[in-house]
Amino acid sequence: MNSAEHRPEATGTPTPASSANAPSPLHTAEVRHPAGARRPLTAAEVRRPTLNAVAARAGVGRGTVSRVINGSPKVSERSRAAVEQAIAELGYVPNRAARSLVTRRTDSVALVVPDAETRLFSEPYFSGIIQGVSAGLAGAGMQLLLVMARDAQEYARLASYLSAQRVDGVLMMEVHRDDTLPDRLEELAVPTVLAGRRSHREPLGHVRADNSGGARIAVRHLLAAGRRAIGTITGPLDMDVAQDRLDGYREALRDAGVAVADDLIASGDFTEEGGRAAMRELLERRPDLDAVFAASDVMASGAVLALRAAGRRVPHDVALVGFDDSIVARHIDPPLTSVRQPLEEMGRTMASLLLDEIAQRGTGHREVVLPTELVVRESA
Amino acid sequence: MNSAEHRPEATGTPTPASSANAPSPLHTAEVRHPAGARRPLTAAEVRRPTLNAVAARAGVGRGTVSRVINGSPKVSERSRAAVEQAIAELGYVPNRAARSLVTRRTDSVALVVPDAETRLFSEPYFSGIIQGVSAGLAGAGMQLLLVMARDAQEYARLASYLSAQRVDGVLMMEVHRDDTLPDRLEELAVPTVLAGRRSHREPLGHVRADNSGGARIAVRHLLAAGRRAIGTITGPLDMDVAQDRLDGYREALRDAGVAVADDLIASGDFTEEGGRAAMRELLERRPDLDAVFAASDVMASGAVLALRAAGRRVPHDVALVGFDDSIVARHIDPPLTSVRQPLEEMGRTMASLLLDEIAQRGTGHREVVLPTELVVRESA
DNA sequence: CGTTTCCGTGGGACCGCTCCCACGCGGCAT
DNA sequence: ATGCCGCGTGGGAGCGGTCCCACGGAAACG
Repeated sequence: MNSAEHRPEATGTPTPASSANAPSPLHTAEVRHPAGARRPLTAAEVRRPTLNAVAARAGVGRGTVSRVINGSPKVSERSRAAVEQAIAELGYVPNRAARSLVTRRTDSVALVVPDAETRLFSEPYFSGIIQGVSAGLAGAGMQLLLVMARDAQEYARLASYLSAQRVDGVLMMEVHRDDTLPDRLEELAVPTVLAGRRSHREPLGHVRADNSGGARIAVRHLLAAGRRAIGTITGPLDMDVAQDRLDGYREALRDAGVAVADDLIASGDFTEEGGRAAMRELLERRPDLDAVFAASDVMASGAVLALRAAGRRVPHDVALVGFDDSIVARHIDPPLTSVRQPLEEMGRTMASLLLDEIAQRGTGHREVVLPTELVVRESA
Repeated sequence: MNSAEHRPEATGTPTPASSANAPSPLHTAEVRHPAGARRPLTAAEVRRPTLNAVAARAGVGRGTVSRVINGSPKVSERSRAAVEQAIAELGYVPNRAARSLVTRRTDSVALVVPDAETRLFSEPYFSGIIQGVSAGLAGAGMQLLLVMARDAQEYARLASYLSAQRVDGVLMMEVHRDDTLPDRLEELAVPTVLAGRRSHREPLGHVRADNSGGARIAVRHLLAAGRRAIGTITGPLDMDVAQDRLDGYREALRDAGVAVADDLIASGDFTEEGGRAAMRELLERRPDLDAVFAASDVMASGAVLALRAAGRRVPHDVALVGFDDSIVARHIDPPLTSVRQPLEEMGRTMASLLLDEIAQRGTGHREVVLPTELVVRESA
């Protein structure tokens, strides 16, 4: 646990292991009052006030205080005022653990992030969803627990962990086709909502962007520009997002009466390097290639490198469309046309689906599909 | 709370408000056994086993079970084995709330993120630190609570919220000079560790990158390339990071015997637009400008736009160095030379400092400075 | 062989809340 | 006056752990 040792300074600044303001030896909790010097609080005072203390001060019973706190209507105006004043005077805040113990609710939900997916971290995807989730949860007074599974073993332990009345519900960020954690959570009757689905018949509630629709508008945009030899770089096909985007690509071509050739499809893995490799492959297989739809911006950025290496200009020789409208899309050269998905709204929607499921189990799981839109820039 | 309504589809896919697999009306928690059909569990069975149940099954007292769970050495091998078997058979997992209630520890810490700082989200900064924090916490069996304050009012409420024995400690992501939340947490005796410091005499424990050192190597690099009219685009100077980076810039110039001119310093706000505006200003003030150190990559990306608009080539006319080595640095045109800070390690260190402080208060707050390094690319 | 020491153990007393039952009391019908 | 209703209320009984004290039996001592 002593991993906080100080590292050698590569940049020259001396690194003082300084402990600024060493506190007095005993370091009893001491409150600095703005009004001036005061005696330190005694242990009893430092101890946060309990509901009992509030009741005593307000001259009512515990039950009444509890009712006031929980907004019960069966409290006289007089008592309510007295209790509220006492609460304010004492700075009382209810003890969550005590409440949880009896209510069997924790008022918190877990957001599970498979840590292996480092790709998540290089994009606004993760942050955008979290922001939405947090916003959606805040209104309901729910806390957000961030749970990262570093490896498969840890991931496997998660089910019992999450079901041990630690959280009222679970949100999952990225699910692969064969992921069984969601099933186990369902068995254990833990309300769960997924970002994306595992397959077309996802039994659990989930929220996703209209991936195939997004892919369709992307490809349609390329077709409208007169491109005909349109390739695609897919994500890992064991993920439904990737499959859906590929489907959308196919549909758009079919709708336009353009044949779908297998050698125009190369698979990547949502990484930059994967995108680069896939692009090289496409160029090799189809020298006549004049456009590419990449299933993610990061892969598109890799593709740009491969194109540049091959001496192809974007968009003149090969037009390019990405997916995600992430920050790289704006800064890549040339700026990337990309399909935007409403991340924050996805997060917010996940939160609200989960809250519904927690509130009244058995409503049935729902799926929500949010629209995507094409952000046109210079690459296509 | 019914904000999960379905939005009109912009992309054409019909959005079925489908509720897949509508459950049976009662929907009592039902466990699907792989071995075949089974009767639904009764309420009593669904209720998770308690420590008492484990004790009964193992034929020992509650105390003994508790000792086994907490790894006390004062348990005979026989009892320990019996208890462990009972735990496994029942799938027992301790109830956190019950434990918290008596131990007055929650085994969880909060990570406070001022939501206003959306800039955080467009960069790996946030993700990198979180990843480190999570890794550092996981070993100690601590949970990570993500707390976002959406506005000033919410932020103000945070102190009492965080001190209400909800968490054992607090990590704060971004602190401005005048932020008083850390002080209030200290008053309330809540262990706290900051990412970055508010000023040079930060009383609280904190972890930061060697910002001034990083700025120095950046500027030194520009000097070594023969540049002399070196400008800088600073961050908001009410943040210590920004001030430190500016200090480093000044020091490097002074060390090299180059005069520091005020008209070579323009302030940005860590945003792309701010970087663009600052760059325009610099170009106007100093037509002879031949290099710029931007205190963040995002601002550097804005600067590139302004330079391009002004017809200046990078790095030929004006060399550019950024800070953060974020994903945009790699993808910008030209690829940006930038100062890298060890985000994950910063997060891990924050976690371990906090754990120390929780374990033994009064050790004194510590500061840890982690080294930065220059990643040289084409922009300088 | 009695006495002390020590180790492993069982179980009572809480932790701070919610739930719920019983009770007092004023108002209304009888 | 007597009964009944219903509202607001107080407080007992847990929720599921940990802590700690007291206790029995084996080992070590005189």
